Amino acid sequence: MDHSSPHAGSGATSAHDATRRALLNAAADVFAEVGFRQATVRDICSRAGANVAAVNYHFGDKESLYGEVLAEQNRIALDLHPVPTPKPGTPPDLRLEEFIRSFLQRVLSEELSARHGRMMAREMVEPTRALDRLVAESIRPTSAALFEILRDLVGPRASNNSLRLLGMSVVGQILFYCHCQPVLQRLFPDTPFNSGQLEQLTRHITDFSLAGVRGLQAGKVEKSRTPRPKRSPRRQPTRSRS
Amino acid sequence: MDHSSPHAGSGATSAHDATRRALLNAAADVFAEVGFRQATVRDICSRAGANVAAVNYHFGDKESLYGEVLAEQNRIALDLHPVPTPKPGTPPDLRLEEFIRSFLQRVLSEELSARHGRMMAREMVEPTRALDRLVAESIRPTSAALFEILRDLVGPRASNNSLRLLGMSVVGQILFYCHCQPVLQRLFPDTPFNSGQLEQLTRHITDFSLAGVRGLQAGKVEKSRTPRPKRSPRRQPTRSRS
DNA sequence: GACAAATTCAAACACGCGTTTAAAACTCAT
DNA sequence: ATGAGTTTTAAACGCGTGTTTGAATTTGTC
Repeated sequence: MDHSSPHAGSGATSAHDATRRALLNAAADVFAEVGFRQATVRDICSRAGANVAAVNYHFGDKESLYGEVLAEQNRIALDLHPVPTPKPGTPPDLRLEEFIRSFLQRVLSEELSARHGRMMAREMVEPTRALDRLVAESIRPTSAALFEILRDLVGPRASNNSLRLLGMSVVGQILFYCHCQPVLQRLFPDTPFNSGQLEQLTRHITDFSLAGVRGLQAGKVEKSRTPRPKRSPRRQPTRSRS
Repeated sequence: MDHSSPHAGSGATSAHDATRRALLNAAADVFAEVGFRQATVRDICSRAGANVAAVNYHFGDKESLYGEVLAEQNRIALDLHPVPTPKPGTPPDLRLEEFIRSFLQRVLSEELSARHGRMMAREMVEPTRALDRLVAESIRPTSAALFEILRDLVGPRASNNSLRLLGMSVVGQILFYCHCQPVLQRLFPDTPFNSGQLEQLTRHITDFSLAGVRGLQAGKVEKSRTPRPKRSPRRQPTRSRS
């Protein structure tokens, strides 16, 4: 009586689930292009050359399909460009560079059709229920790796809070190219910011961030007592000088 | 026969368009909360205490209402926290700080319910036809103001390309807090990154960016001939070539 | 107060969506 | 070849959507 629910496990049961694969591929394209809510299972099935009912038969419903697509794209991206695990002794600035490069590759690289990056961007701006899993499985470990690098970079005396701020400054620079592509195309129509510029972007963000981190560190050390020694003596939005 | 289309001009024709205002307010909330496509005119009208047909009567259709809401929120945000126009002679580092502060205020300040910031974020990740107007009226001028500051900061010899990269590094740090709020809440549940931390964020991003800009500048001057002198002797992302 | 115009209202329309259904087609060990 | 189990199919269901409609109501002016 039980249909043994063909859409339960994720184990590749046998050979003839070509439809399943076609659906996952088509769905990845559609979800990356228009997002979860705007995507239609009719479009997905049509691109996969399958019947409208295929999604429900193979995955249960649209949301489960989305969850599997998100997880798979995440796995593929991390597989192709893993968060680096450098050999012990690698200086932190090199490790930061490799962290930034792999991050950019994951979200922008067009061998992945930037599917992972676009889906992540959407998931951040208007989350679905899949975000929690994404945070747990991908974002949190990545963030931990970055904090480790930053701690080595600024020393063990840095507060958690300032470490977080540094991390956001690095990640913000990276994600910008992933979140703001439509605006960038309109602002600078003749200057693409895509995977072709990946190496240039890596170098820029690395250099900028290293300089930023070291500059802040120097400022901290230089004047650790007074709250805000340099410029703008009193915090007053419209005001005088140093 | 012609209804003289009451939704043509935007001039406040008389007093009793209270419905119009209520719709604009409710719509701003709804669009900011769930985005254009996910918003329903039934929800908007219900919150405004109006009939379902009110949107079509007063604005023509949902998309036109969205356009007016976007433009109005943009106007309000710029009105409350304008892009600073400092008096001549203000040193560029101070001007950068004020630019960053006003930007953060526009996008995060909760006197605006962060409506402008959330709508902008959505518009960037999945644009509607309203984005072109937004770029022309708001984003491009803001971007121009930033480039002016940056050029004063790094000197006139900087290439347009490197200036752009610097600008993105600054803006990326700012927009991060606007784009990634849901992730931040999950990563650091006990540490809010909202308008309460605005001044701290302003200081951090300013200091980080100034250090980044100056660091890059120093690097450029120091070794202007060899393409990549410092660390990482050979650029090797795992794969070959350019 | 009367009248024309502007505005509101309940109801309905047309359509696209995710999902269900039951029959048909296919697969494959026996 | 057969028949049970699996997969595909066409059709339909139920619902929510933006929008339209035509009558009722309100408003402004004389």
